[in-house]
Amino acid sequence: MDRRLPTLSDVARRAGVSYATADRVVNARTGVSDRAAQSVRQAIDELGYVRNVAAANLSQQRLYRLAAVLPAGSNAFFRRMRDLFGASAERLLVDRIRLRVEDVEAFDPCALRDRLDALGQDGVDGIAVVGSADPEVVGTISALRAKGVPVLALVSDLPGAERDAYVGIDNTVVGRTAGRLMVLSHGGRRGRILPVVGTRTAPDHADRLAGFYEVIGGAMDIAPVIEGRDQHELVERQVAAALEADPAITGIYSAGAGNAGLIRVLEGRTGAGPRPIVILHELVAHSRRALEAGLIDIVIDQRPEEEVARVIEALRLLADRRTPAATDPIVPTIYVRENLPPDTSGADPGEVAP
Amino acid sequence: MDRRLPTLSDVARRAGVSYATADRVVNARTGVSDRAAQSVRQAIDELGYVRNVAAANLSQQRLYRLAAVLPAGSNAFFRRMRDLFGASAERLLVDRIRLRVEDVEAFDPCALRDRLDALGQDGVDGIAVVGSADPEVVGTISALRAKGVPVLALVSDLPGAERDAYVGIDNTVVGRTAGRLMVLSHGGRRGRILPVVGTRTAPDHADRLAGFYEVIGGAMDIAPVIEGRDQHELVERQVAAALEADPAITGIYSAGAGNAGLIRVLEGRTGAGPRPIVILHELVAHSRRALEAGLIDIVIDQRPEEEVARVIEALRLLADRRTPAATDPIVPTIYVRENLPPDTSGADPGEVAP
DNA sequence: CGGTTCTTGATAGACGTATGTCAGGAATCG
DNA sequence: CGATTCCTGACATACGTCTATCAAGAACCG
Repeated sequence: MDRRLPTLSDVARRAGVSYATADRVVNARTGVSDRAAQSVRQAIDELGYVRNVAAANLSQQRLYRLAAVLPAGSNAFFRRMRDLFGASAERLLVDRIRLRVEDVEAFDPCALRDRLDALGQDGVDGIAVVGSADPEVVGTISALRAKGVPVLALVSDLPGAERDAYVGIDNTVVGRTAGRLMVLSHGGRRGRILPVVGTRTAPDHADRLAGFYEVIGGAMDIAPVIEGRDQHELVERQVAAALEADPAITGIYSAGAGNAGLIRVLEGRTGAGPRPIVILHELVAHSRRALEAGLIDIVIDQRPEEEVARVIEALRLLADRRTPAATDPIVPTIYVRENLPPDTSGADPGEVAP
Repeated sequence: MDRRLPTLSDVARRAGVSYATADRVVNARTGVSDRAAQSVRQAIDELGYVRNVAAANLSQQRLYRLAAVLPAGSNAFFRRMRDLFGASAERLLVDRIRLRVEDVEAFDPCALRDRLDALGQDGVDGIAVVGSADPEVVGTISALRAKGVPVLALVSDLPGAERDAYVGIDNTVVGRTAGRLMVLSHGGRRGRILPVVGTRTAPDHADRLAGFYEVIGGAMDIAPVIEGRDQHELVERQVAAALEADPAITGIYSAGAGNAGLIRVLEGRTGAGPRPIVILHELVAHSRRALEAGLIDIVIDQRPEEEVARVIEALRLLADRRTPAATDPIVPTIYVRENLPPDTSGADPGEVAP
């Protein structure tokens, strides 16, 4: 088993041309006759030549300057994602990838716009940002892309074709999956479901709910939707009231955040007869604990580890003006208490009650 | 934002020593005073120096020669895995990784031993192999590792500490997960479950079954276990007979392969009253079709894509005498009909009926 | 035919690291 | 004090690719 791979010099020798000519062919430079180009290409095939990217990057002093912009705040899911990005950043330096992770006040389009502008000024080779439909943001992103900076939508997609790639889950699929699991968990019986979302106008929550309804269709009754604004106190109060008022509820589907509040309600009701089937999103400290404690049944997780890995992969490819390979959406993972991964979260307290 | 990262020369300059001395420190060579070593290390910290692996590999003409040995035969899961390895091999060449994928007759320890020996002779930097407890195989693997060739267990673990790493799922966890989903799907009602395995003596099937029992515990009755030897005809005949003889069966858990036979039985029974809840393993062509057709409910998949990626990552690290980073087991994915990934299998016919 | 354009080869320096050799100086030992 | 060992610096070469420059020859045009 030979110890070395063919180099471009080998190719040139085999093609009967000089290194310079072979180089002109592989780097698509002008000034090569068809005949010469042809024989170089043939030699490449015959030898199975593959460019040594390490050498190429070395000679060009390539340094990938990437940035990820995440919404700041207490949301446990984004905190987790931030940690994952941070942990990646170190390891990436080995591969000449410098990743900056930046926080921007959530729901503040102007702050986000300013931050993106600053990144554009600073010189970056690619940006990942959580999608938002605000015109300020969309406009800035268009401008960045026009300047040649690739922009990737993360977790939540950007409207239209205003991004080079999207890394995240398909929220309609996620909602459908939740619906199927809810139907399965009712063992063929009719039930009454309480849906909980952040706001019905948020596109991701709306998609999840739509997918959910699609599947539970005629098989379930649906209680009035609770809008908890992703705030645990609000969720807690409203869910408690709803369960009080409507004892026929057999299932809860929470499509948004603020689930620490939901879990507190469930904690308070242990012993009060059979509890409803509960399905919610994102494996974070509090949802994990609730699953382990048997307070809830299923957590659908969008696998931020995989998302982070894909983001970096895609940004690097985009920075090289290549097209990202894997463009199909992330397949979310379904957790029950038995298949929880080993706990690596450390001391993340989750969404803390005030 | 500066365009370049500090080099070892920068470190040497800052530490007030020569490049040679700095090099002696980072490459742990002898002949450096503590004082000098200390100041180099400090300069490294201050500058945030990270060795340029591309340049290092280039200077050493590093070529990773890896091999994966898979059981040949008609098993759809391993066919899928083989394809995934093959597809990776091409892309890996770019990173100076040459991956050979080899088939060896399944259940033939001598053939496997010979193949492993040959690979050892041929000179490889790392081998991934599907674990087996046969003494011939275990002995050869010990010998390889003694020679300094890292060996990684794939899908099925190796006994004792006879491998450098294991990439695969925890089968007990998988069985427990199946149990939980079976209980959930019965909506709190008692049921009667038909378990199907290849053989009860295969460690992975035994683990799955044990985990399954652990969770369904007292909540379910259990029909006599069917041993289908992973052959679809055998499975088909026995499952058909069992369902005929025992109309009270409300769930089927198939822990092994040969599920094309199981699916054919279910196809034949459409319309014959409510069908049992069916949970089985590995998303391949036939299980996918059955899920889409509503013949089965849940497929638990061990994510061979992720396994392949992890194998390569781990082998590379082992070849560099580094310790693999992610050693926690693969988290299997749970599929229902609603969250199936886009079909990329091409024309794989699955386990074809004779 | 003279001039222009196109094609090709030769060559050299750079990227950052690994690895070697050699020589000079300091410290240590007998 | 002389001999030995230890530490250090100075160079040199190689890895494969990119990029640039220069010159020579071929092919073409008017």
